[in-house]
Amino acid sequence: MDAAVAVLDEHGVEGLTLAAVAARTGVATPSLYKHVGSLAELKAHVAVRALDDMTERFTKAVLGRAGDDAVTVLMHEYRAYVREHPRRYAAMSVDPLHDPSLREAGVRLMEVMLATLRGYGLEGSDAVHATRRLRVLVHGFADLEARGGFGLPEELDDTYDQLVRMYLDSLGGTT
Amino acid sequence: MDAAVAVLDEHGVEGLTLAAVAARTGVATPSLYKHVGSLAELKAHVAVRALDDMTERFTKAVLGRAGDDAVTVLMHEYRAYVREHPRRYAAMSVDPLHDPSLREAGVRLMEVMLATLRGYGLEGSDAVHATRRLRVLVHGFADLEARGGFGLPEELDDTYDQLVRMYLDSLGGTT
DNA sequence: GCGATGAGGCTAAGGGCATTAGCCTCCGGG
DNA sequence: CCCGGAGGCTAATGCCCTTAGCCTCATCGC
Repeated sequence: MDAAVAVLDEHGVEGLTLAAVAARTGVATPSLYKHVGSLAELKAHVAVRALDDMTERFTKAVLGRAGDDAVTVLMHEYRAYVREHPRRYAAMSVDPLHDPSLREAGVRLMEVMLATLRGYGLEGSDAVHATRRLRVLVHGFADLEARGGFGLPEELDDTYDQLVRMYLDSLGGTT
Repeated sequence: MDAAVAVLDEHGVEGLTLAAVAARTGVATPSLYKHVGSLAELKAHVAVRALDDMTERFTKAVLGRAGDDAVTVLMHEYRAYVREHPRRYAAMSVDPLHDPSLREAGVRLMEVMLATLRGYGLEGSDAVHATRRLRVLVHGFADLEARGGFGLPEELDDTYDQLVRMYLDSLGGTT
């Protein structure tokens, strides 16, 4: 599993192949089937691990903070994670959430976001919408940045700051 | 090329294979190499075509409109396109913009967005930032929706409306 | 009218990869 | 002492991309 993540980080999602993992671990390819059911399952496991990594990291970052401060930190941590592991993030996004375990990991991550928004007094569907808006922002930016979708890298920090401010404004307005 | 798009729409990006295109067009697989250099090149062509489709469609939709009206229509058209051709959109996003032609098509699409923002009096880097924010929003939402990243489909329209309003607020405020 | 030429097809073949089947070994508990 | 399973291995199959080499037929220059 560790080897799989390493291969992914080095060669991207298309390079994440059972043959490559086998080579790195020094076993024959078919031997991997004693540990994992298929290539698809391996990818799902890797995605779950990455998702949980993010969840843990964001949880720590947000602990002891609240309101705009917490949201700002969360958004910056999200971007930081994706910059550190761009291929991992890209691989994560590839598969629709077929896998139930993957879906669960996604829910865990979302709950951190939802909790971060506690304190804004959002109830029911308002909270859902706010969380979705947040996901859209951080994922949209991270995805574009990770695959080099922005032309000039300069000033990207400014763009991100504007996104953070835009989101905060959408939350409370006067808060 | 038409066949390639059809295969993509039906079977997704993983099903877009030279063998499948060959079968659909009724020729042997190697014959395709008389028309396209490689599978990667085929995918790039398809992506360019889709990108240009979007550009054309959005251009038409925005013609004769300005300000918040134009932006709102553009955002809704973007979402509509992705809903109509989710696999196509997913395939488009996969490849980093290695291909120069793909990059050009992307620039064309971005220019429509940029032009739509004309009238807000944005100069230089302000315009760049505003365009980027717009891309982040529409791509983030579309990508999540296309791959089923949202839990419950209900109320998604409301979420999108909020995103549109949030973006408009970030543009002018009082406009 | 006619011959060259090139576009577009084909078969054969090779290499990479995932996956399955069947076998072997070695270790740990009855 | 035995035996059962975890974890490896080789062999083999099938799909796919890709290359090489050959064929045909329309079209264009002469």
